[in-house]
Amino acid sequence: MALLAEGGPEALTLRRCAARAGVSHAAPAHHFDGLAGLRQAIAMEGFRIFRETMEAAAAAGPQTPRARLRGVCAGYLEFAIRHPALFDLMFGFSASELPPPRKDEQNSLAYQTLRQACAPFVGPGQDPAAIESQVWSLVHGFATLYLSGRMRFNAGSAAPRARFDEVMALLDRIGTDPAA
Amino acid sequence: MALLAEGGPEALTLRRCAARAGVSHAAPAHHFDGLAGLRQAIAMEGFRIFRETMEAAAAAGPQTPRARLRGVCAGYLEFAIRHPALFDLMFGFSASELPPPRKDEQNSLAYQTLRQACAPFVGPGQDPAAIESQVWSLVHGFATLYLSGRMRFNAGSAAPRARFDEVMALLDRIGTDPAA
DNA sequence: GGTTCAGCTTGACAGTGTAAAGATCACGTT
DNA sequence: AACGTGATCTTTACACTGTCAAGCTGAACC
Repeated sequence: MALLAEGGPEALTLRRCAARAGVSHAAPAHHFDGLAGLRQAIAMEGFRIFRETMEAAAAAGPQTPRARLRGVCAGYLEFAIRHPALFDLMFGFSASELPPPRKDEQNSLAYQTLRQACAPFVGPGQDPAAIESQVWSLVHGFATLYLSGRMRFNAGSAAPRARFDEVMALLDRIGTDPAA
Repeated sequence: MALLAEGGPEALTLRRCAARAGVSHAAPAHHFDGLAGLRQAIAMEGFRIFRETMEAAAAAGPQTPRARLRGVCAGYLEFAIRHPALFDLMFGFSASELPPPRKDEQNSLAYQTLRQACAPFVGPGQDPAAIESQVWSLVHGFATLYLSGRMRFNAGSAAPRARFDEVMALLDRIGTDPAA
């Protein structure tokens, strides 16, 4: 993860990893069952931190459903900005090389955080995945585009927070209002 | 681009590219000034097709502002599904290796399409980038997450269209209603 | 005391991007 | 007409990568 943070996705190498750990060049490959396994293990740890960041951001504000949802989204963006290479790695697993989606993995746990934040807005008889997809698409799209340096404003390096709040305002009318 | 479509991002190699073209292994490197240049050139051509796909989808429906915006978004997703590896390549350029954003490049032209579709919803004195960011984040997030196989429904390989329409319904209340 | 096995090392191999040097050839200039 | 020039390509070489096979520990276990 240090290699990833220092030199971007290209810097994460089995051999460099071995050198930093002070072992032979083939040791990491044996441990993690190849480069794919190493990246998968790193992604899993990343999802743990990801979840912590979102939970912390949600706990920081008032505990109304809307504020919690806003907090989770803020934590989502905060993690992406703090660990850009790790974020790319975590969501860079293409559909081909998807790990077996076991229920208790960090991947699913991070999604649980988003799911719980969305739950108050799900109407009776409504599919929770509908609102979750709306929220997830919006926040993930913003984070991805911001990270890739494509949004106009980050030429001036101005705070992304204002634009982020504007975009997230789309969620103000979400679902049936849960009295908050 | 054929290599990309056949074998994913990993299959795009200077040497394989040279072999398919029937030239020596170093010829493509000279032409495109290294692997980064080749990928950049491919991305530019990708953005051209990207724009065409969006324009065609917008032209297919009725010509009201709302229908055109919906069409552009549908074209956005259609392109991502049809050329997943190319789509990843185009948006995979990290903030570090961003090409010089000249105004007349295909990259900007593709954004112009989205901008024009959003224009009718921008209120007087309002920053167009605000609504553009909302639309872009939403559709890009959905496309990215769908491509990575992370959305629940694509386990059943059901049509993503229904879920996509649900997500895009967030845009129904966008901006000041332009009499359509 | 013998076996097993995980952790690691060593050595090798194919594949990759990149750089330097030279070959060929069309083209323009004097 | 002769010369230079530059683009296009080839050849050769090098460093780096992931992966595999073989072998070496050393502790645990029956």
